[in-house]
Order: sequence, then C-alpha cells, then structure tokens
Amino acid sequence: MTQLIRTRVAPSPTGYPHVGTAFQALLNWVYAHKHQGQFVLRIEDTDQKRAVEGAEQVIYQALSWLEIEPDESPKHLGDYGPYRQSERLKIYQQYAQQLIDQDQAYYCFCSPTRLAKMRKQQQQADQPPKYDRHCCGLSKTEVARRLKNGEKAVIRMKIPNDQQIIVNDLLRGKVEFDSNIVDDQVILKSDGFPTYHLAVVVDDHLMKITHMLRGEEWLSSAPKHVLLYQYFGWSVPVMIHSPTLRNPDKSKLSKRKGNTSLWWYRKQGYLKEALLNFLALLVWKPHEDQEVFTKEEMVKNFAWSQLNFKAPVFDVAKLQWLNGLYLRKKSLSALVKEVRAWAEWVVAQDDQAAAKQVLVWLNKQPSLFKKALGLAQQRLKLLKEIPELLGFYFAPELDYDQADLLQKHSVKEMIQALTIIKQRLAKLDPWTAESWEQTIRDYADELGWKHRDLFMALRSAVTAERFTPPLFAVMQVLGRTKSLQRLEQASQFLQAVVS
RNA sequence: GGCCCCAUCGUCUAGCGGUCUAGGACAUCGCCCUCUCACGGCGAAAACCGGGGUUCGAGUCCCCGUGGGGUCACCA
Repeated sequence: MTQLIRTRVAPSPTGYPHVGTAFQALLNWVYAHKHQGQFVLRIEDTDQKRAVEGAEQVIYQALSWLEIEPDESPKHLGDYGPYRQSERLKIYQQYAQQLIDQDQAYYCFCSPTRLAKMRKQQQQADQPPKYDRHCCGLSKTEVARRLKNGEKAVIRMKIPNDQQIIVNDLLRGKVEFDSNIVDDQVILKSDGFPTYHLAVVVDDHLMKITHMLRGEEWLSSAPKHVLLYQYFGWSVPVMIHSPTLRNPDKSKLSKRKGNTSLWWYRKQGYLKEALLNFLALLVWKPHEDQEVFTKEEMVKNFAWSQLNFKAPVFDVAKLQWLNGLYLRKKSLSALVKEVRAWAEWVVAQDDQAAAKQVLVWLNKQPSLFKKALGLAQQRLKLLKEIPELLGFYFAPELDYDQADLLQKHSVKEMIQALTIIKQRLAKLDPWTAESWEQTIRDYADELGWKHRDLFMALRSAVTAERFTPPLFAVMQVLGRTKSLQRLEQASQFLQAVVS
C-alpha cells in the first residue's frame, strides 16, 4: 500500500495574508492533489505577543479566495486536531517532558538580561552568539527546588558535541551541519508555549505530514528539527525548502520594499488565476514555452524535479501582463461578474468611493456598463482602472478641455464644425460604422483638415478623454441621442468660452 | 563575522558534455495595423560572474575565488 501524501501550510496569524503564505499553500496544495493526498492548514499561534484579533479569519478568506481550500484546518475538522497550536499546549509540554526524562533537554532559569549580556560579550569577543549551557549541569534536586519556588524557566534541547547532522532536502540533497554551531534551542517557553521548533516537529509527526514544504529561511534551523525527530525516535518527513520570494533589490520580500499583502493585489484588481499562475511560474515551468496554465494543469504536470530553487524576484510587471491576459480571456458576462465581486469586496474592506461608484453603475445601468466594459476589456490590466476608464459613459456632464477640443483650430471654426457634424450624423441612415466614418472623413476633406484632428476633436467632445476605444464604437454604446447631445454640449462649452 | 543556500539577458527561465554563432516570456526600443489608447503582427538590443582543473570537447562536471541571499531570539 502506498503512503497517503499529506502536506500542510502553517502560517502564523499576523493580521494580513502574506503572498508568501499563498505561495507555500499553492505548492503544498498542488502536490497533495497530484497524489490524491490531503492538504492541512495549521495555525501557528504560539507567540502570544504577536497575536492579532481576527487574523485567523483572514487566512481562511485568503485561501478561500484563491480556491486552495485545506482538507483539514481549525474550520475543516479532521482526525488530527486540534489544528490550532495554542490548543495543543498540553501535547507539547508532554513531549518536552519526555525529552527531559530522556536527558535530551533541560530546564534553564537564565534571565533575559543575563542572556543578552552573554550574547553581547560573545559578539565583542568575535564568537558566534550561543547559549553557554549555564543551566545544563543543574542537578535534579536543584531544578526541582527552583521550580517549586516558582522560578521562571524554559526548556532547552541538548545539542550533542562534534556531530554531523544531515538534513536531507529533496531539492538540494544532503546538507551537512556541524552540531557545534547549533544552539541549545529553547523548545518550551516560560509561559508554557512551545517555540516553533518543538511545535513543528511534534505536529508534523502527529498529523502524519509526509512532505514538509516550507520556505528556505528554515533550512538553517532544520538540523534542530532533525535532531528532535531522532530524540523522539520518529522518522523525518521529506523535507523541501522552497526558495523565498524577493524584492526587486533581491532582499527577502518585505512590506517596505514590495507589496506582501495578498489583499493589496486583490484591491488593485489582480485576478486569482493570474496571481496563482504567476506564483507558480516563479519557481516552476511545466513545459518549455508554456507559461500560462491553471492550477489544475499544474496538478497534472507537477514534479519536484522541475522546481527551481533559485530565489526569484517578484516581478510585478509580469504579473500585470498575466492579469491583462486573463482579463481578456474572460467572457464578457464572466468579466462583469468578476467586476461586481471585486467592487463588493473592496467596498466591504475599504468603503472605497471609486468601487462604490462602480456598483452604482452596475446596478442602475447594467446594460450600458456591460457594453462599455466590453470595449474596455482589451485595455484593462487591473480591475481598479475601471472607474477611470468607464467614467465618461456615465458622467452627466463632461469636464471639457479646450485645447483637446480645438486641436489647433479656432473656437469659431470648431463650433461650426461641431454643428455641421451633428446635423449630418443626425440625418445619417443607416447608422453604421462605414457610413459614419465616411461622413466624418468627407467633412474633414471639405474643411481641408487632417482627418485625425477632426476625429480627435470629436473624441474630446463625446468623451472629454484623450484615450478611448474607437470613437464609433463608443458612440454606439452611448447611443445616438446621447452622443449627439454631447456634441451639442461641447459646442455650448466653446460658445461660453468666446462670450 | 560563523554557518548554510544560490549563481544563464534588467526580470523569470530553456539548456541536464558536442545539436549553443545560447532559445522563449515579461519589461525596454523600433516598425506595421490605426481616429487616440489598447489588442495583434514583425523586428532590435540584451546573458552563460572570474580563475583553475577534468575531458578530444564545458553554459553544462569538480575545486577555489567573487557576488547575492538566508540564518544565528523565551518570532515564526
């Protein structure tokens, strides 16, 4: 019988959804699904100082938005709960005690002050900072006495001297560490909470995780984890340290230098498909030259051997390109739905005026909105561009720019031109793109104007914008009546200028 | 600084000893299409970090440098 693959992602609830978490989650999810395995979400809330209200909800929302749902989590109960580390304290304490009994861990009563002082001295002496094992030799009776006195204590794991510790990383192969440089790590804090190191080993084992995929930043603490597995007599799961995402300046992706919040991307109007595709592309390519794929295709083709382990720069320009691509691929009605969902979400998050405006348009003039969006679709890179791109269709009055309206001609000339054009277009029958365009070109010739100038003037008159979809298409969406009204408005605007 | 990881165009990569005068994508620039913007099409510029080996032959294997990154907490 083959082993059931179980993977996990274990974010700590910090209050906002990190793209790095999404990235890890995606990889874990994909691998689990590839093998009909299970993907677990575990909440690593062992740091009480950093606890943030509602942060856990945000994690669910993020995964659920991306449609990488866990099979087990505090919300999706499975057989290996609880899935919140703060609810597993007894378990960690019990295992820490086991290590004490096995003489592979010891109580430490050193104060933070002493530890800080010690580190400072070590650094000044050019030594690597490391716990000096001050409390390692304490007798059992002494420990019992001080514990009984209510002294604050932590539990540290004992690291053996002069030993090679081998971390077997699936991507990088065997990585060797000298045990002498490994610190006697605290595994249980004085508040009774475990540190990451104990918790990750205990939980991964108890939850039957077969493949532990995590960020590269954990590689240097991996020997501690290997040792803990040995102490407990457990077999080590397959370890994979995936590359960390980087800022454009190549440092680890951070809030200050890039945008690490998934919600930032969502607000901008990146689609989940684009984001997922992009994240995958950063480290993985299915076939030569195939860059656009769904997560289902990724599941189908996934193999660790194709995973790159060079830490990639998070290149927003490429993400944008992908986003535009996915935006264009959508059917118009699907796009409308997408826009509504986006706007509703942004309003709920931020109460943002522009997004509210979009909802108003969508509700009051759905048909106009849809047509207008259709014209904007191939120009769209981000959903947040919509309010600006579609504004002129809905505006009761346009904010004209005189220079754009005139295009090098005089006010008088332009008023005249607008009037004539208006008349001719009003009479035009049939109202087709061809007849329409011919009318304008003919008139430009009559005047001896450049066709371009007349088109641009009309564009400005109808939209008060410089960049729009082709004029005729815009007028068609706007409707003949409204289009002609706008020509009239523009001409009135110019009248006001002269008088 | 110690330890660890990594190293092909600006960015993401193809390349798994000869087919590499190094291929693709994004970004950049130019041209075409064209009423503007976009889409689309065509094209240009742009890289094997350096030095030693191994080999008939090295972008591809080994070593040493160099560079970048990570990590050295009662944070994860």
